[in-house]
Parts: sequence; structure tokens; C-alpha cells
Amino acid sequence: MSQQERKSLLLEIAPELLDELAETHERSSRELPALPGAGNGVVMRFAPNPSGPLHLGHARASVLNDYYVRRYGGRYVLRIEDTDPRRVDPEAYGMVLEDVEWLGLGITDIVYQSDRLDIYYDWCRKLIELGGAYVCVCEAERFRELKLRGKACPCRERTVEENLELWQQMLDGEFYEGDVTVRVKTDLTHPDPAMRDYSAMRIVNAPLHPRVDATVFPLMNFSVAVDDHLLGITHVIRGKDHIANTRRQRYIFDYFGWEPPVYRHYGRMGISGVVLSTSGMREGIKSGLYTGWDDIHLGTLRAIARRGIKAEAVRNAMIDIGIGETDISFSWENLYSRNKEIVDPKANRYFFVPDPVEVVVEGAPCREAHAALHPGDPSRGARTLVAGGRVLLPKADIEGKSMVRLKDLYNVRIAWDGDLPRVSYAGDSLEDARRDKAPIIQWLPADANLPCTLLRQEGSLEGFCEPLVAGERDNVVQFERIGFARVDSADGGRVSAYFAHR
RNA sequence: GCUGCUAUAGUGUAGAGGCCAAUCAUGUCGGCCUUUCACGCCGACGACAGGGGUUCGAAUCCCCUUAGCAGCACCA
Repeated sequence: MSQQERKSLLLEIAPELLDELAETHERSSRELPALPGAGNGVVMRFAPNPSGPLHLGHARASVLNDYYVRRYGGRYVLRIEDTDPRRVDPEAYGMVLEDVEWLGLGITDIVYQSDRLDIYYDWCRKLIELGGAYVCVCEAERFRELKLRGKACPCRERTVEENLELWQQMLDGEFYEGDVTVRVKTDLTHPDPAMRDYSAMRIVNAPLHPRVDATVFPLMNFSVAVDDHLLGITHVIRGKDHIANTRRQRYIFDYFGWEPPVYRHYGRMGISGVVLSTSGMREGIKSGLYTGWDDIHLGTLRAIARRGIKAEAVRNAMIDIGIGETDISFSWENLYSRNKEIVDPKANRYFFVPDPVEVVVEGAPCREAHAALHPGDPSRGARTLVAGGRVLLPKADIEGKSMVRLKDLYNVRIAWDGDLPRVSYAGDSLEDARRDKAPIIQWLPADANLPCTLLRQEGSLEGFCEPLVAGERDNVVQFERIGFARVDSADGGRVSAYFAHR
């Protein structure tokens, strides 16, 4: 029964259901749990460290926060956390911004922590004045031992005045890296040793920070707490690796009498199949193992964008995953499915013949084939392929076959002379092909095609594609019977495309 | 080791004591449609980690076991 026949039959037997037939299934993303206290809008943040481009892990954090800002309204702060000169790549600032834009995040404000050092110094002084922090000159290892035993180090007994003087000396450059740190006074008997008198400020002499001339830098738990308060952040969604940090930051909120934001900590997301660590990626690029930050073996957003994955698909996949506290493994399959629903209605169809065999079709008339650019959208028209006597066929599709149909063209019979195929015209009838269970395969005229490389993570496929593909640069197309691919370049009479998924 | 979090089908997810012989998506398999092994449609497969308790009744609450994860940095 054809679509049309179904429709008319349904019209006869149950016309009230006709509307339902017309409904397209919209796999819209689900609703995430509500956030408490979000009724009057929210202020949230995405706070990456500029050490490299954004990857799938960042996508989760940024998209989930973005989801709630869109849902409740409010502000979305992009906070560049560049307080560790050792972990700042000057080029990453630009890459982060590009990636944020690609993701389509609704950022309303951008702040750089390196612009705010004086603010942190100021609040650090206030914390010392409150008796909430002290300057510690113990060796890190020595302090660690004391801490694990729940013992105070001698520095903890200093007066506020002494601490203020030492703090000023830090700012004046009278200490060197590693000699001194400002510690938040917490609770040395806290059952979790991770909570005990953690560091808030330290000195970094080298390397120089690319944006600011300074040697005293706040540590994350201090700058984050101060900023979250000063920027009016109401809700924070981040990974559970920050649970301990949330507790540590709580001490600062308490010292200053600030109301902390509402926190949600989602579970760890394992991502297989790609490289994610910034250091691993950087080394690989340096050694030539990867072509760059967008190498398709990497898990960066620019890499998956190059493979034809759309930001909207990433977004939907992340919202599907949600903010659960369970550890999960990221599913490429689910992402591909989300991408396919975006890309399939748009992608034009073309033939790609991998590993081609050139044959003469004996007795074949010269024919024009008209293959729809998109079977679901006839208005887009068709591409025209002129088949003279010589055609390119995919080797894997004809091997062992005695009859195949060249899609939208005609049938051919194949006689095997050893492993040499002798191909002859076998009529135009589609019915014949079906009766003989001849596979319908893609093909190309031998004199009208473009060499094409289809790059995949597991290795590239060499072949030829239709000349029209050259006009699809940066678009996602579907190579029929092979899958979706993004046309990366089409220079110098050859095409290179990146495989996305089937 | 210490501290804490989590545990539903291959994967992701819903489920906040009876509406659950457990939702949806994805996946796989079968069928329909189709000159693509795409899309769409129909159907099937497939899970409450294990053990105790509380309760008339537990996927939902409690305890134990097991497993996974996170933190225990002068990184973020």
C-alpha cells in the first residue's frame, strides 16, 4: 500500500484519525527537573578554564546551565577562569569564544577573572581581618602531614595584624612561589581532610600571565566563591567533581554572611572513542599524530562540528542526558540519532562510489538518470547523470553478484571471468531487478565525476562522487547507502568529506 | 585508607509507597513504504545490582553487602 493509498483508505474507515497520520513525530527534548527558587529568573554561569578549545564535557555543563537560563529567564555569565598562568593558553581565549558561539549559548555577560585580581585581593584582606584566613609559610608537605593528623600549623596562631603584614608582603613581591600561601581557616577536625584549611591565595612567578602583570593569584575556591556572590549567581550546575569544592566555598560564604547559590552536581560522564585531555591533545598535535584541534579523533566541539554534527544535536543530546547524579557513559549513537533528525531533512543525496571498478556496459544505450536530490522533498528536483558506456561501480557491491541495478538507471548483468567482471546491459525494468533480487547500487559515469576522499575515524575511504558535491562545501550531504558526511573541501577538482554517521 | 555521592533494559532517561506484570528515546530484530541498507510507519526484544527489614502494599523508605565514581593540591 502506498502512502496515498493508505491515506485514502484511512479516510474511508476512520477519517477522524487522519490528522494523526499527518502529525510528524517531533522528538523534542524532555523537560528537566525544576530548580528551587528559580521562579523570578536565574543568574547562572559557565566557567571554563582557557587551556584549550571546548569539548563534549564542557558542552554538557554549558548546555545544561543554558537550558535553565532559557527556561526561567535571567542572565548567563561566561566567566573565563584564568587564574592559573600555568593552565592558560593565550590562543584558547579565542577558541573558547568561538565554541561558545557555535554552541549557541545565550551568554549575556563575559567576565575574565584575570581582570578581577584586585577584587580578590580586597576580599582576601577582609577575610584575614575577619580572622577567617591566615598566611601560612609552612612547606606544603609539612602542612599536609599536620592536616592529615588534624593538627594546626604554627602559622594558624598568628594575629590578624601579623597576617595582614605578611599578606602585604606577598602583594609586594617579597615572597617567592611555593614559600607562602593564604589559607582559609575551616575546621582541622573536619572528618574530610579535604576540608581542612585549604588554600585561597598563592604566588606564581612563572610563567607570566598573558593578560595581567601579577604574581599573586587566587585559587579557584576563593575566586569562585567571591565571584559567584558578586555576580549574583543564583544557581550552579556542575559536575560532581566539584562537590568538595562546593563545601569548601561554603566556608567563605559563611564568613562573609553571603547566601550561597543553589547547587546541582551531575555525575561523571565517560566518553569513549575520542581524546579529551587537553595535554593529550596538545601533545598529539605537536607530534603530528593529530592534524589540529579539530582532528576527528578528538572530542573537541570543533572536531565533531567538522564531522557534520550540529550544535543543536549536541544540545539535545545533553538535555536528554540531564543532570542526574549517576555516572554515565556518553552515547555516540544517541548523539548521532539526534543529529540525523536535524540533518536528514536537509541533506541532499548523492552517489559516492568507494573503491571503484571501471567497467564498460556492453550493449548499453546512452541514458540520462534523474535521481532525486531528496526523496522526501521532490520540489528540490533531481541531479542528472549521463551514462555513456563506461561507469564506475563500487567493488564491494558487485563482488559475487550476477545482476545488479544501477539506481535510477538500468539493470546490468555481470559475468565473472575469474575476478574480472564483464558487464552487459540487461534492460530498464525495475520489476525485473526486483524479481531477480538484484541489489540496487550507486554508480557514476566514468567521464563525469570527482575524486573524493571520505575521512572516517577508523580510516579513510577513497572513491569518486558526483560533480555537484563540489557545490556543497560545508554542507552535510548523504552519500546514498553509505551515510551522512560533511563536505570539508572541494578544491582543485577533488572533494574531501568527513563521515558523520549512517 | 579517610570523606562523600550514586546504583532502572546494550546506551540515555521517567518514576518522589498503591495508577508500575515499570515511561520515553536510542539500539537490535522482523514487517510495511521506498529505484538508498536513509526518512517515515507497524510490531517485537530488553531493566528496578544482591540480601535483609518497615508496611496491608516498595523501583520508590531504612540497614547491610557489592560495584562505580568523586575529592583528600600553593589545578580548574
